[in-house]
Amino acid sequence: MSTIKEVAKRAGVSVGTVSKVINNIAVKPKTKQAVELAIKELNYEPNIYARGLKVNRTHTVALIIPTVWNPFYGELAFHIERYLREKQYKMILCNSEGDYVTELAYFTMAKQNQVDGIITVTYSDIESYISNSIPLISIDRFFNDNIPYVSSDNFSGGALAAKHLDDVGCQSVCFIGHGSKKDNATRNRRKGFVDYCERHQKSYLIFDDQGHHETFQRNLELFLKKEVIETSTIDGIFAVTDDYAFQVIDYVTKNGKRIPEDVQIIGFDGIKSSATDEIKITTICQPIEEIAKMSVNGVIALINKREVSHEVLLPVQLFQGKTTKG
Amino acid sequence: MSTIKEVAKRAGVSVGTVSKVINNIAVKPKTKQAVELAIKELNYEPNIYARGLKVNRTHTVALIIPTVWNPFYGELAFHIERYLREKQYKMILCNSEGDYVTELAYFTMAKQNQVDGIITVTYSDIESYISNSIPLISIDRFFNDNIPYVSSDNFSGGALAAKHLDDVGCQSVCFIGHGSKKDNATRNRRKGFVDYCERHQKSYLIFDDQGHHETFQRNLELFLKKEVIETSTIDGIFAVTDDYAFQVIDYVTKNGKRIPEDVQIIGFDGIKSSATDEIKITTICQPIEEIAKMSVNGVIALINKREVSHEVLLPVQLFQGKTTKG
DNA sequence: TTGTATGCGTTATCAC
DNA sequence: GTGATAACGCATACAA
Repeated sequence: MSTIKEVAKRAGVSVGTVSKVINNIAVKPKTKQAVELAIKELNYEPNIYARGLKVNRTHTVALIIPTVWNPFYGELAFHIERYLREKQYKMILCNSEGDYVTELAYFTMAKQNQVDGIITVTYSDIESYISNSIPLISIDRFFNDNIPYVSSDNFSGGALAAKHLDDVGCQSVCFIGHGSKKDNATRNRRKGFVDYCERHQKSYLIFDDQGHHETFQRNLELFLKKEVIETSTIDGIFAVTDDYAFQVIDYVTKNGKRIPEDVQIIGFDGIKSSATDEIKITTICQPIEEIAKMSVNGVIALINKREVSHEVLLPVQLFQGKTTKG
Repeated sequence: MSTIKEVAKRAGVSVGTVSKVINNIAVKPKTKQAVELAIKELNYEPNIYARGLKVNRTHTVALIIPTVWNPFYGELAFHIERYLREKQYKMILCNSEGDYVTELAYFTMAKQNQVDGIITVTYSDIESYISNSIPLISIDRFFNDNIPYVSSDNFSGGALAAKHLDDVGCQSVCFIGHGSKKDNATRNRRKGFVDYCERHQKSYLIFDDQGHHETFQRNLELFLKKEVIETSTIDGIFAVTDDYAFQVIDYVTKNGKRIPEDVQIIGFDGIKSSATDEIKITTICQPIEEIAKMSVNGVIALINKREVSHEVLLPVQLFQGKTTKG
């Protein structure tokens, strides 16, 4: 590994001049040529640490998500990395797996100047650990007025889902969620759904179980059995995410119900398992790429001490699939 | 941000002593206490650049994959990140999107000491750009004897797929692949498949179109139409990845064929779109987590100048789903 | 326009 | 066991 000194010696100039060439500061064309030649000959690469020690920038952003092994976060991570790369930033990926100790480790990293900023989707209460000196963008979750966040318009999305079920003729609808005490995305979807139903005097049910995986699963099936399979009380279902929609579809079709003839289902997210995949159900699509873009723009703005709007709410869109009578 | 100097002053010791405490080098218990107190009081975090400048280690590994937005690579990335984190390494993620310029940028990064090592799944010819001074592990692809690689036993997997189709009673089978000139994973699956068929005198067909997305798609459908829909020449299909298996399933069911009654299908990979998802078809499962583990172990061994076996071949397993008569 | 010198925060090598 | 100090490679202010 050659250093700037060696380059300087070979080019017959001083280290200062070499540094100037590297950083694109005006230099006589001839010297510039000589330096560039020497750089090439020596296969020189600036040492990132030495530079970082001076300028305190890594051009690296950390993305903290529950897990990248999931169509939604996978797509999000994909787009965020792409936008960051476009802006010459690298992305460190952290799968927090919902563990807030892991998340904290990354905030510490940020303090060590290992990363210039953080983009995070978190459901834990990290508020007290966030020094506001760290450029941080939150996705889908409101913390406080100091932390900018970008999110889909979940409230409108929930309302839109309710409206769609209404439009396609459902008489009695229900919301299916996995419970959350935080004021986060899914909460707002529920709120929007309820809001529409009350405004339009639709009768609705809420299933929002907070149990862990197995408990939730069991309770959900009991609920569906009672309200859909045995009594047909419900003919329209809004699942708070596509994942849950798939679960519901699985269960009710296995139990003899036809979709959309007997019961219509709409999800939320618009997930595709890869870029070439297709959306499989009627759903409310989140503008994932746009979320990625705004998050990246936001964190870079913060890094550069520019003003950032505290809240970015992105519009969602109905995708008409075959799980409702469109 | 406080520095080691400030800590030293507050603790009434020298910077050298503080450094010792930080790096767990023997120090009198009393001084250690004093230093630790000062560290806490000042909320001190070592600056990673300064340290890096000295020791030339980032504890960061780059993972280069085509795209994380895909169940297979998503799962792989998830596990790799987890194992790296376990070993106190951070992971920089790069979605190369098959673009080799992007890949090269990351090799340059490695040269700049930005990352200690690289784990890569690549289908481009990066050989000439790889200085063997960079700790590098290749997944699924053999380059040369200097670059260690870890991979599923794709050859055996291909043979196993053929054997399974044979076992469940298929008379005439076919391989469906997306062509590849490189000696990579899918190639070996094909070889294993062919090998079994020839050894056992099974009649087989090969569809291994190299066209781009749309061309491939069109040709595949023409092939299926001719061999499966119209003539029923083929009653057993081995798709080189689960993705293609899904495409095949989609097309043939839409055209009136029943699976597995009319035609049996086996895929390769064993993908699940998330940790809680289930495998949907009969397939040859790759030990993705094991691949991740071995890659991480490998790259860390290389970083520490330890010996690494040049080839790690991991066993695959048949998963019996509903797309073959198991 | 170019060269010189200083310092970034840490680790490591010496003395003590 | 501890303290002083050189060195890591670079950017930059300032001098020339």
